[in-house]
Amino acid sequence: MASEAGDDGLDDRYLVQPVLKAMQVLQLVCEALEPVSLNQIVRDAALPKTTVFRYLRTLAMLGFVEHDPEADRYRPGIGLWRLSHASSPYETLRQACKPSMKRLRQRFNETINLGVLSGGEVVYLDVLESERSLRMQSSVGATDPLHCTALGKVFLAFRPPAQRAMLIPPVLPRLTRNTITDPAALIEQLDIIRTTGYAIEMGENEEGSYCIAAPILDHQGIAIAAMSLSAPITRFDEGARQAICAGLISAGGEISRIIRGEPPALTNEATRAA
Amino acid sequence: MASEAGDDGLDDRYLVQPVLKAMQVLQLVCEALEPVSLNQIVRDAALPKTTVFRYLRTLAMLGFVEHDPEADRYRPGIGLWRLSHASSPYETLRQACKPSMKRLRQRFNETINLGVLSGGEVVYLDVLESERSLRMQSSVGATDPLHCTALGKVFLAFRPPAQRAMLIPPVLPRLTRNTITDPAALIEQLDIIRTTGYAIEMGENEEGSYCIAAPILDHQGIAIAAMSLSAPITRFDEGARQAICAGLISAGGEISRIIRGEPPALTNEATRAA
DNA sequence: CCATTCGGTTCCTCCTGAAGGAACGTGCCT
DNA sequence: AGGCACGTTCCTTCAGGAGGAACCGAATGG
Repeated sequence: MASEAGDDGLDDRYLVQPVLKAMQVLQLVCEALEPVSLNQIVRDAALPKTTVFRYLRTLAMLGFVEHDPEADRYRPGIGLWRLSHASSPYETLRQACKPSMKRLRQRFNETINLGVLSGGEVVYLDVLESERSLRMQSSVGATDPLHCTALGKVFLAFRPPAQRAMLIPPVLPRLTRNTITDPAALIEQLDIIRTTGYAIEMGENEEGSYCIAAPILDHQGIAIAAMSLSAPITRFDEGARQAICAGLISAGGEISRIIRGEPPALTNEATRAA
Repeated sequence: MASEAGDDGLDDRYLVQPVLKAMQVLQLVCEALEPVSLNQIVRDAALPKTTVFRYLRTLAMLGFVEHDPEADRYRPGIGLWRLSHASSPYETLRQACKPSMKRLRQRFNETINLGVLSGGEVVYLDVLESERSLRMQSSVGATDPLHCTALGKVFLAFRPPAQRAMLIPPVLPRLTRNTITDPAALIEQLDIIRTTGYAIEMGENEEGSYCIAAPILDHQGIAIAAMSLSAPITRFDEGARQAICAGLISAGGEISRIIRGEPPALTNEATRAA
């Protein structure tokens, strides 16, 4: 297990350049809002034209990009989509959580998020937005730091101390006035979270918003995902908090059980309340 | 616009081997049902161990695979998932069609499919299975030929003749007794399909099943996607056919309008019937 | 307790084949 | 007509990808 610093091994020693560059090109094609031309990619990627040309051809043959012969534009192909759907645990998870998330949104009419931990960050797998005009919005695929989000705290809390330590950098960047920047204070909070079963964040990531999250646990009690509710801090209210926590925790528990292929659980919770 | 044969240019001249091989490795990781070890991939990919090792490291750095240090296993990472969700037209389309598809399934209690045309094949973007025990099932990401599926016929029918010609191979492989193997006969049928607005297939792809499909059209009247209903041929019934066709066509039209950002249309069709 | 094996990692050399400059053809705009 | 912009092709060079072989650590078994 190589590794050089405390983080996990990045080892630029064994990286294959062509693959790296080709993926950079693929990313540019995928992130563009509309089909792009060869030259646009050349500009953005800062790679020689010939090189980009070859990559695009290769990616096209693989079905990762599609080439529109009319306008000589490239756009994302189904190849990627198919790969990411082939046995992808993420799609499965998202599917599994959808019903609970819908129920939660309906019940509280606030934005419900589903996130996983990856690369030391929270990655949003799904977001169901509230229907109110003032609402929290983030987008699928976006990321946020661990230390200042409710989801992130859940991931840290429900994780073996060894791994947890690697995920908490010695200096926690301050995003708002409320951001916890002291690792010791954070770790202290994690113990509480593990006890109570939910995490809360009040304007620590973004001024004026709060977020409550509960874990989805695997059989070892490690959080493989988490669901959260986020809303403007002005709508925060102690009464609602109780209900929200209970709702998130029970939904999370429900899904945990499904994930582990366990008993479908008694049908007393996670009901289609209104 | 290179191209050599009548098909579209595959030009193995400009292909970058490392990218090809790395994607092969990625595919193996993604298609595996559970995390795989380095050696398993080496076996399956028939590539030298060192080479696979380097690719895995590179892919891991990009987040396309994830490396579990405990068991030294590789599994698909979120990188792929994120890319395929970044502005992917496919996810958007799938999202947009979901409600209509649900309504159709509920109304007819048969399997409803959503497909796009890609690489000269039908690719299934979504499948909602009927709840009956005897039902058609295919899976998201799978493919089928054009000439023997209702979806495929729709794609051919609603497409400029020039492109259509390129998509119909001179010899149509026979899959069942009913498969149309004469290109002329197929083309003849396409004219009817374009007139009536739906395509039907009776045991031409698989013995004992039928399928009815209607297009989702862009502003040029080209089918960018299509929805279909498939069921055992034993449940086919002329009365139902009428209703199914009408339902598919109106749902398709509805989505076409949404896609084009057009008026939300009068709310007389695609109602939540039961 | 040592021997053996197996999987992952590292090293090193060879030579492929990726890179990228430059030239070419084409269509569009001026 | 002339000139740009863009995609494609050609050709040369040498970086760096390939892969054999050796190394290491853990698990297995005698």
